[in-house]
Amino acid sequence: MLGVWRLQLLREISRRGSIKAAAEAMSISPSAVSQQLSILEREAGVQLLEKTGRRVRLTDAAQLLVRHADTITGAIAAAEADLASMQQLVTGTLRVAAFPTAARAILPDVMTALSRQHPALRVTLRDLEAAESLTALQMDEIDLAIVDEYDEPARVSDGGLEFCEFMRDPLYLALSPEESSMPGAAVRLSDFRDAFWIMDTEDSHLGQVTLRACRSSGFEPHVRSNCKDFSVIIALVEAGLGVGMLPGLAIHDRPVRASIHPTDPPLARRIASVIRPERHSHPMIVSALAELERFGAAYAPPRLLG
Amino acid sequence: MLGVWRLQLLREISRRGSIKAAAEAMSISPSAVSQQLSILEREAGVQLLEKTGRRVRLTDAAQLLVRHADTITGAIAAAEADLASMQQLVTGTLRVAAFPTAARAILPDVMTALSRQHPALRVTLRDLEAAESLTALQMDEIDLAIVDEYDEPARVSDGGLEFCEFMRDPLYLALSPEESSMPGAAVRLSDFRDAFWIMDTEDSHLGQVTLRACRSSGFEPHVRSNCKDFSVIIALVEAGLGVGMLPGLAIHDRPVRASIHPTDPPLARRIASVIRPERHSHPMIVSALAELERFGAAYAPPRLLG
DNA sequence: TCCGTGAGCAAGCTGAACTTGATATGCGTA
DNA sequence: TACGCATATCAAGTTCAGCTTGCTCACGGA
Repeated sequence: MLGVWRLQLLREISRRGSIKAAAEAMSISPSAVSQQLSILEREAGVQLLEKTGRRVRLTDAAQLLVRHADTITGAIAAAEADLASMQQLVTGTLRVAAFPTAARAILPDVMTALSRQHPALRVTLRDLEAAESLTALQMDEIDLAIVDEYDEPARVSDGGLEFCEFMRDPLYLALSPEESSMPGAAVRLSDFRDAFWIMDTEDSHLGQVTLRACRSSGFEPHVRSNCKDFSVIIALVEAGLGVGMLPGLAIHDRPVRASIHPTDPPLARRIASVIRPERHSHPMIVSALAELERFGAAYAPPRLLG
Repeated sequence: MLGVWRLQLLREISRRGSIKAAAEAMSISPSAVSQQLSILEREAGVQLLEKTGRRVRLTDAAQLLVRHADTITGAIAAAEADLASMQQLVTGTLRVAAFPTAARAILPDVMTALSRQHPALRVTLRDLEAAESLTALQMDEIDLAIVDEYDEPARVSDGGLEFCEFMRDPLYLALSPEESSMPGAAVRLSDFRDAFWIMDTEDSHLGQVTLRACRSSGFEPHVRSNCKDFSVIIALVEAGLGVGMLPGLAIHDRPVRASIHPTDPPLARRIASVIRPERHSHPMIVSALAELERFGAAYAPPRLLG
């Protein structure tokens, strides 16, 4: 019978693209992987790897096997999740990745709540941009990804992953304190057609959305600077150098001197949790998602300082 | 991670009901099974077996695991089948069980054809009644079952098995040569309301069907004897001791002195192949089923000797 | 041409999983 | 009640799958 361990090694080679990388991922020596794969070739009766340069490529048969290996591994994971959910045991290590703002504004709360409720649970956090965390999830390097989405309606499932939007984060226009007449009042973007704009980087989602919103309000913004870090944007706005869009989480629980205004029409980004579907009922995942939901429900738009 | 081998041992205990039986099925010592299961309990973190008398019973958690083990094993088998079908290799051992008449009348042809086409294929045959061969199939003791069905329309799937009717076998009324006026002509059962009947055993399907057919023709047959073996029935009929129903296969390619008549309305049993669905595309299975279909298509009603 | 990098082979080591033989316990029976 | 049989389990020893280490080979970039 086909060895499951060998199949998983093949799977890892397919994911990472080389024997060496697969070996590192499984924390064994490259030689061991190579040996296991030649055994797997004997078991399967087909050639699975072919050399291409100094690396290896998967044959068609191997890719077929990888798909099967995925379902087999998924089935085993499902069994484990079922088992854990049956005994209601929240144990183990939950590996979370979140985009930087969430990592700062959401996760501290959630992580402390989780470890208070479940002392046996270890939570680790990495900050990754949405796209990165999705690939990390598929690589099985993390268990839970927190991603932000600006554009289309929430995907229920993408690349075999399970999305769940647990909060919306409004986007605000930040003005310098002097510039603001009615602190906290909603403003039209078109009123700022002549202002200088402090933008997120152009390749970022927020930058794109801002640009698009301005254009659909009928003007092309005068961009004074593109900065990746929200705190830089805040500083520039506070210094009176221009106006800028900021997501609520960026100013959540952090007093700013800038004047914060909702837009009319309102803009928001969606914030979602992403998991592997076979872990859906794992108690570790269940309680983490519940805690995120709780955070999302309790999340009030930031205090609007004048 | 849960060990797949251990899960399969648990599965086998669930099927066979005791550690000893599971050990025999996997051809290892009972002690090894016991040890593996205590390891599996550690891995799962739950008690899986509880002693009941001198045997063991599966806990709820264990039964949950067995279901998962089934899907995992199925996935592995599917991978192997896919692999084999990809390389079009008809190799290995095909374990067939068939009911006795089929084992005599169908399988010799089919087996010789198969081993002529695929010299690397080994075919083993057991004769089992339909019900027995289905449980054997579920126990994974055989790969292919040939069953006969008298009553309801062909089941597409039952107990997770895949049925495929590949031929119908007409039922004939056998008369003593003297008794017959028009050899080979269809007869009405009601014309034999006063005859003595040589029946299959009452608990057999054929016996049931015969009895029912007589009753729906409006009479209760005078049963002279109940015999399990068709050749005994033939002998009794030829001796002029009564009339009897016989399936076509029982007299196929074997000249009988008895006079054989189709019935009006015609009666028939259905003959089906049964496999495990995950093996559906295994080339061994594919070619065996094809060969059965071929036999079914070529199967002519037996020569009707006057 | 040289050097770094990745795959694969050979030899030896470790531990998982098996066997054998002994022990405990439930069940039927003399 | 005592005995024998059947089943599970424990303890100790054995085997071999799968790992590591150290080497070789082949490719590709400086």
